[in-house]
Amino acid sequence: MQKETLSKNQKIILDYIEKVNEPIKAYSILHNVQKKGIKAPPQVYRALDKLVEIGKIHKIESKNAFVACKNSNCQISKATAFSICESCEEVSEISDHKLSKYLKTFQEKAGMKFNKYNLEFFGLCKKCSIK
Amino acid sequence: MQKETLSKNQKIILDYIEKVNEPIKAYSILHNVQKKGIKAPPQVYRALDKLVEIGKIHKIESKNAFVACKNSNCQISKATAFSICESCEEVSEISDHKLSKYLKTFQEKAGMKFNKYNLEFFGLCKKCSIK
DNA sequence: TTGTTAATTGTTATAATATAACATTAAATA
DNA sequence: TATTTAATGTTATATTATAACAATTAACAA
Repeated sequence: MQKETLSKNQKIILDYIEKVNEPIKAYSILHNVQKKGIKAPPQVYRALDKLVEIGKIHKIESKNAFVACKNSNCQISKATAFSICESCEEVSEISDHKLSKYLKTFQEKAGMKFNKYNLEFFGLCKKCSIK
Repeated sequence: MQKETLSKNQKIILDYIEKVNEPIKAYSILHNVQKKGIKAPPQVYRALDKLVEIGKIHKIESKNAFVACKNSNCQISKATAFSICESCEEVSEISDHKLSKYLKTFQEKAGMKFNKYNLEFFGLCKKCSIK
């Protein structure tokens, strides 16, 4: 799904998330797109749901925040991994090929039919480690 | 930390979570322990925070639910992995040694000092696959 | 082009999840 | 036993998310 096929509100919200370039919360998004005519939470959550569904953004579950996908720009994201600094709150998307390959293998061994996973690492980023 | 060293409310809430044996939400816990004298959300959330901290329970982030730890009974849990059935909502804790070893190695390679991770797989469990 | 269906939007209200703040009590320990 | 740390009780409120329904727009088959 290309950006051009997104609806008006979806585009407004994706543009904003891409612009801020860090995880952002739904009500913060709402606050920041009100000048564009988006007035109520359901308008934001609907767009977020859709954008997550098509892989344009991810939800950082441990933070109830949303961030633009950095990996591929037009592919449903079934495999997400993030590192989260517990000090400065910085979040980066991890796209380690070996990791996703390993997790895929793991899925195949298990008794379940998996179709998605999310991995969140917590710790101290480089900058905060040396403080 | 042993169960005996838990406070009154912590014990009540851990007992309840262990009894139900599936992920349960904070307000559902509250509802079910009111007969034991726990009356308000902060009492529940405080106990939950502590129990998570000492590894007696885990939070399933994608569901805002809490579940008793199945792995070791008295150890801080820094490495959690769950499989979640998208149909029947069943959640199981995964304790695959190779997986945790792999993720540990992965941590060491990365630029961050990790101290915790949480992995959530989504899919269909055996029962729901054959329906 | 029109009629029909599906998707999206706008809107109000409210549900569900979680914490702030502060007074009180109990437990641990110097 | 004095002190301080942890836990509790309580009220209020903040934060996150969805229900419900009417109105509008887009997609597309007849």
